[in-house]
Amino acid sequence: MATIKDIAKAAGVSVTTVSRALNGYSDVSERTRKKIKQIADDLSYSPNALARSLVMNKTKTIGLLVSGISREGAKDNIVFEVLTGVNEYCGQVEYDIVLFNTSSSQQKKKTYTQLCRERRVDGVVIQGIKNDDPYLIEVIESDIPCVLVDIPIQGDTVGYVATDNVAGAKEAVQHLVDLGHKQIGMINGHDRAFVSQERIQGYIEGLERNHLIYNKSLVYNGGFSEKQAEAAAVSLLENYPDTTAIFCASDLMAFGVMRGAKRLGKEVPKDLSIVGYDNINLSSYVTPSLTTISQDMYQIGYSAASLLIELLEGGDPKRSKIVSHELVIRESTGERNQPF
Amino acid sequence: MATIKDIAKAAGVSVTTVSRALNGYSDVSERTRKKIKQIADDLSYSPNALARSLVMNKTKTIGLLVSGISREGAKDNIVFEVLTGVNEYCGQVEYDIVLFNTSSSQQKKKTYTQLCRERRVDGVVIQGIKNDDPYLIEVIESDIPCVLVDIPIQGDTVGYVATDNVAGAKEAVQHLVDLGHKQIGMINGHDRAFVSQERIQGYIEGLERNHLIYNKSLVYNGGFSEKQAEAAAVSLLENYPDTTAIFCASDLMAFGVMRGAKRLGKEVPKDLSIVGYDNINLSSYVTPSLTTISQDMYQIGYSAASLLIELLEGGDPKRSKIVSHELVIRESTGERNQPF
DNA sequence: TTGTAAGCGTTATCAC
DNA sequence: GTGATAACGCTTACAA
Repeated sequence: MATIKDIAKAAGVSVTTVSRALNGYSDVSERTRKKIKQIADDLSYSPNALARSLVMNKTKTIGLLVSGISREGAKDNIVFEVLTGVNEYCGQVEYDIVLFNTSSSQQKKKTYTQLCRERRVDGVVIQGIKNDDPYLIEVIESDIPCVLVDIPIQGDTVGYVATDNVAGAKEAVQHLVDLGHKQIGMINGHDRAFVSQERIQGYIEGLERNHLIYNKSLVYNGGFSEKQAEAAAVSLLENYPDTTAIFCASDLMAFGVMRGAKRLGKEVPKDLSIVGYDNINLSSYVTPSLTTISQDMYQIGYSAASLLIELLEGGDPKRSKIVSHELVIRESTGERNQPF
Repeated sequence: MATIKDIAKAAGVSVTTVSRALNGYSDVSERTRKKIKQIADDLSYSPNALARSLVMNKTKTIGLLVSGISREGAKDNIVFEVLTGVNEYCGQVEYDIVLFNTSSSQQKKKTYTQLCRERRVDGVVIQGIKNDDPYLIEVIESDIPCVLVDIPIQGDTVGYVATDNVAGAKEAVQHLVDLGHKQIGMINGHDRAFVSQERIQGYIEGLERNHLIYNKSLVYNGGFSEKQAEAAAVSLLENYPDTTAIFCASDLMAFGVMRGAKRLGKEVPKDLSIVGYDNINLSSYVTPSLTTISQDMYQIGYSAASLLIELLEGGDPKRSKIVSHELVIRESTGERNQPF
């Protein structure tokens, strides 16, 4: 594989000149530049990014740390959409992405900082990390620039991009209230997710705004799992049969709730209205199709990447970005069945 | 950031010794090793993978070249599942993955070989590339080890992993024949996909095995797009109303066919049986749920990575792997409605 | 068991 | 405009 040394030899100039010619510096005569470029082409030269990064102390590479790159994570397309957005932006600014393997138990031995330092990534986008993940502390304390998805933490080298989950949840509840529902349950994710904290807050605010009392017992945790949510919904509906609507902190859990309702012989939306969160692909395909709060995860990924690159290249001093959300009304919600 | 030099200084030894101690060479006394490790820890040293790769001429990194990392590609989870499988295997053997950006028009200027060389990846997994993609020729000619997904090409440095698409298509057809169908149409992908070539071959063989005549006009191309497939299905069913079953080269297209059937007032499976291919996530959720040929894309990704690493580390001389498939019978297929 | 020194392919500094 | 030369952080003969 040809190096600048080879080119230098062939062109009868020094490596310095070759380097400058190839990198478009102005202080090299047009004639030598042409010659050098020609030779580089002839030798089908490719610069060695490794060597360059080593001396420049910059890799033009960002790490993508995702906890959902696992077999189960494939069900919703959230992780993938974020990745797609990140990928798209990075392509535009010619950054590369390296996938960090946190899933594998092998790698777990290495700390976040070690991971980043070894690979010498310039920065990191982090997604799907839990509140109590040890990585999180490291992230904040480390001096490696990073952008968090869905975790509102800022710092000198850390920014975030998220949606307004409080507002989203509020809108979901408002939609149900507008349909006449008075007893609205909730299946939340788990306490170790920021979004869960926000969504329940939005749920509460949504109720209170409408002078409905917030009853803690109507809220169950489904751990963002379809199965768990199904079980939770069954409990909820058995213990509080007057519940006519359930707000779920994820679409996947909403499917679980649908299944649970079916098991109890309840029809959606006639006997039970369901609102999800995320608007994953499946949601428009299931029957009945799911009313949900839509988040543009592609946009979130795209924004995360752009925020990170800004952070890296020291442009705009922004540290966070809120991506818009939207209530998508489909078939899983309907007017409350008025008992006569 | 601490380097081995710093450690050497602190420990009062040479860099050589540090290097050897940290890399577990035997020719260093237990006492110095302990001391060195201790100091490395104290300085929270991380090896610089860049420097190491540069001298070792090996990065322990593989490239992932996927053409479907785009917004539309998010609908089926195929790309993501492959990625997940690759990621899993790489995690186990401590390889990193860099995502190659082929989608972006910017990057398109660079050839495949340039991409790989610059980043100095040890090898590449390639997925979703079309027959006529200029990259494909490069791949075969280049000396960079690579593994192709779903494209049966082998060479000294190129292997592949795929499923037996001919057999899969045959089984799909057989299933329909067994249900009594005699006029079976097909919506294929497009000519630039190897899998399409194989699946139609399987379709033909499936028919012939059952002494049904193959009628070319019953086969339409849907370009792997839901919309196009819908249009194709409408044409097919209008022109050949006796068609009672359609075999589709992808699940996504099968959904298009379902929609087309609906538009024509045909009920699935009563009036029309549909078989898809891939078994994507959606398929079990739609109504009616889709009968399909299941491919384990995770396994394919996993195998691709393992094949590549084998190629790289020069173990087993295998160059290809066939992953098994399976007919999954759901609700979209049923017995042919016998006209009385 | 340990150290010296060369080298991986670049870019950067400074002199000419 | 161009060229020596050092430096980036590491591995690895070879020597001691």
